[in-house]
Amino acid sequence: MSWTDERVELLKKMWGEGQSASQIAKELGGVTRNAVIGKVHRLGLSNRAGATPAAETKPKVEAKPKPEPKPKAKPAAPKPVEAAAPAPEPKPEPTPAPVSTMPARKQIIPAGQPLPPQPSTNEISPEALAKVNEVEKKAKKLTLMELTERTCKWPVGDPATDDFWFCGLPVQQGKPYCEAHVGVAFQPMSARRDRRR
DNA sequence: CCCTGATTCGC
DNA sequence: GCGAATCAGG
Repeated sequence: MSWTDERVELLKKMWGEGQSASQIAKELGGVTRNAVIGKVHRLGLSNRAGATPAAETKPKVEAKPKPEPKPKAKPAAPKPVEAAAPAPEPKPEPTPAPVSTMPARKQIIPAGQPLPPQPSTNEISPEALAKVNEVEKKAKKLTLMELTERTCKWPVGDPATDDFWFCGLPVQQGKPYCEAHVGVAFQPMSARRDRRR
């Protein structure tokens, strides 16, 4: 594969959007993330402008045994990091049912802000729920930044509280959640359709 | 171990 | 110009 205009365009676009090199490489196909990074540098658009997505962009311009001084004078671009949607990619999800299954054992007073509508836990198979509660015990409890493409992104707890984290267990192939959470997130389109219409 | 980007350097 | 190998780090 070569860097055709289109491919470069996509590269620029995605890089601008904060997509990681590996994601871009995956998208483009036929190239590795190294190729992408190499190209990015050659194109001179190393420094990402925009926002710090879920990936990483750290000022780790540290000392490296490099005999070549680099005239790297670039205007510092202050950017308000928006703490918004963690998902840079809109992924179609059948029945996203991120339910914070909070055992009533903790009466935390939420910050009092409107939480996203949370589908009731009914309509979900008891087995699945049991499984979830089971799993949440050994969840890795990752923070937003620690999520990757293969860590379960199931939110647990109240975001307004310290008692909030993401499952973090290995996701099911292609899904954003681990097996257990996929079970409650993706309903078979009708856990029990209105038999008879 | 998973991942990230950065650099080097032979091609 | 290209990108694998390597490096540095989370």
